[in-house]
Amino acid sequence: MATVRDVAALAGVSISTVSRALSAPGMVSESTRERVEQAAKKLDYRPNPTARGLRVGRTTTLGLLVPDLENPFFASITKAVQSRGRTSGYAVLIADSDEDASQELELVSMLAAQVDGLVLASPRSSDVSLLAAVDGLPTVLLNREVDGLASLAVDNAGGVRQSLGHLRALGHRTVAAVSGPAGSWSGAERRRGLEVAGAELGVEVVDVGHFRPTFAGGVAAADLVAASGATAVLTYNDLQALGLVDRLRQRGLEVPRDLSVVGFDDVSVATLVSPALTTVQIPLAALGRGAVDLVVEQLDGGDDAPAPGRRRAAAAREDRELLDLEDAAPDGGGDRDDDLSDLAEDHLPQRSRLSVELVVRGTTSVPAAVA
Amino acid sequence: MATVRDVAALAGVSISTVSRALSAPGMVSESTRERVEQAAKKLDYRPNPTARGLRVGRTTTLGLLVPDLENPFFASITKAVQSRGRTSGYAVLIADSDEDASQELELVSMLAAQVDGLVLASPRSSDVSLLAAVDGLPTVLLNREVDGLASLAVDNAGGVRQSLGHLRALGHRTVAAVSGPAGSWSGAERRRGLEVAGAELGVEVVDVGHFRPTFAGGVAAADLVAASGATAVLTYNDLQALGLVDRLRQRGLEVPRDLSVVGFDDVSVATLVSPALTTVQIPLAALGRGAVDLVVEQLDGGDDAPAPGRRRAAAAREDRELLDLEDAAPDGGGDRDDDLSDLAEDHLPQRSRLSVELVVRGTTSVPAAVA
DNA sequence: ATGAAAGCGCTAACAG
DNA sequence: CTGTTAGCGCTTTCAT
Repeated sequence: MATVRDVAALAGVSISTVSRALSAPGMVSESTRERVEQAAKKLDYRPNPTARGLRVGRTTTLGLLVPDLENPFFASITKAVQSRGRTSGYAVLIADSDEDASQELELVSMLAAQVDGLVLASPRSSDVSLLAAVDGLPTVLLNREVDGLASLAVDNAGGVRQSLGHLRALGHRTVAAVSGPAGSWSGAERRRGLEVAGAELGVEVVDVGHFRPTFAGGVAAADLVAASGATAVLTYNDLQALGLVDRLRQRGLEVPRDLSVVGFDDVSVATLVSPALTTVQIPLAALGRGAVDLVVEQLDGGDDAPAPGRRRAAAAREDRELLDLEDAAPDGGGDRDDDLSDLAEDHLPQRSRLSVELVVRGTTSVPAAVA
Repeated sequence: MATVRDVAALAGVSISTVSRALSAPGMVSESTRERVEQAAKKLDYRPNPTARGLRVGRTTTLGLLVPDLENPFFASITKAVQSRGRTSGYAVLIADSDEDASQELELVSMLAAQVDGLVLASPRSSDVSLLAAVDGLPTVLLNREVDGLASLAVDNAGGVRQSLGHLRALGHRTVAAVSGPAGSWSGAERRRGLEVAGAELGVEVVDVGHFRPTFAGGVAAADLVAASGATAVLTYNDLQALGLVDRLRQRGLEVPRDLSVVGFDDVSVATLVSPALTTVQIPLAALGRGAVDLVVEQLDGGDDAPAPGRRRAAAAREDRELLDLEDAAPDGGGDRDDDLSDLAEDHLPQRSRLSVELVVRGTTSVPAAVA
């Protein structure tokens, strides 16, 4: 690869002029800008991002952590994050934790070292572990809220409320609920939402327990649901709903004739099966885009301070020095200009919610007893 | 973040000793190694990958390009690549081209600047564009072969042969084939394989044209298939098969009663529908893993030369100098040691094939005319 | 076994 | 407007 030097030599200017001509075209004369550009093109020069990153303290890379890429929910989010990241000038590194909380933390730590910002989709780790792992890096949580971190979640309570309302309107009085993974934040939100909505609407909801957020999880839950006496069921996500329907069918129970089922997420497969799944639609692309925007906002918002990376480094070092009261002699670092007062964040990390919408398709109907 | 300097100061050694203690534990005394390690742990020191990357000429990052992350085929591959990459010590950057060839090339160029190696899944661009875009970077093609590039593909001909054999055994004499995107390499392979297998087995295959490799593509193809007079159909992939079945059903045609259909890929949704899809199973995880292994092999194979990145840079510069015959004065670069003779690759890039296996499920049966 | 110093490619002061 | 210089954090000669 050609370097600034090669271009400088060919254009007959200094390396700094090359750098300027390419990244701050307004700071050089028209004529030199053109000469530099031509030289650059001729040599097919591409600034080395690693070198730039080292110098500037920015990698222009975002990290994305997901629990399972094969889950279409996260595949869609990944796609959206990558797409939005690119238009915002960021490459994206992915990490798949395989639904494993301990791997998750390790992955976050690895990512943290080489990215400017983090998007953590449905992380399973504890609040404190998470906070520690991201280590002050601009971060956005998806489907999870943690004090001190920005987040973007969906209106889980609203989603289950709509589902329950729909079922109630059809005539269902007792509905089963299959929960997701035990540690799931949105699962907890949904359970809470279900309780109040159930009370309000006068429908009895019976929780059949925790199951993996997969097709297999739904299969596993099916028999419990069938035995619950409910005439309808709410699943943690669409994949579970699919598994549930499948197992029910094997047992000779027809959906929605014998049991109504409503999923959550509206991943694309929800419409690929028949009957198509009644489910709560989450704006997947908006979720992914929003996450990137929130990270970028933090990145740019911190721009009155130096570059974020260096900012953090300087602040951290200062903290240590303050604490230890050793190493009092200035060690030649010229970056002492940062002001401790701006350590106090005056705007809290943002928490946003996206609204969701029940979409009624083929898996819900009037209960047999009523019809 | 703490730096080598901080650690060195705390451990009372020089920065080079810190570097050694951490990356070449055998080169320092036991006692200092321990002191350094403790200091590092206390400061939570993590070597800055960017700085290391700049110095060493390796980013320990791989780039992965896919046409569509929402296609479960590529989601699975992505998952496998990420997983294997991690165990091999590489982070992975993803890029989704949205099935767009021009975006694809741009993405490859962007990736190329910041990774050590590339995995390109089912790229759509022309051979020469691809060759130019990867620019000598260790690369592995998935489901595509290009002279001069390593690749890992599946036995497409074998797959369609098995499918056709199965159908023939059931009694089908004329089967429709729906093709994938016009530029698809594996599509072309399958068509060729279909021709010879059709001739051999004595079944007439009628190509109904090119369709997108999606559910919608299958829907679009359905009517043509129905009108083709065929009693069975081979689709380009499972998503198409699903769309096809769905549209057929809407028209009152039942699968497999009225028409047998066999897909390709065996993505997980193939089993989530009913009837479950008869399809050609591709070992997705092995594909992803294999791709990473092939890249890593190239990376390590080139290790008798300096680091690959620097190697390329040096060689390229040398080439230019040789060509231009200018800039004759040594410019202070000490890295003139590389030998032009080793530019001649003596082992060709590897081409591998993974075998596939037809898995018969619910969408194929004896044709109505026979039964 | 350890330290001093050079330098990867780039950008950002700081002079002119 | 342009050139010179310093240095991001790290690894790696080259001395000792």
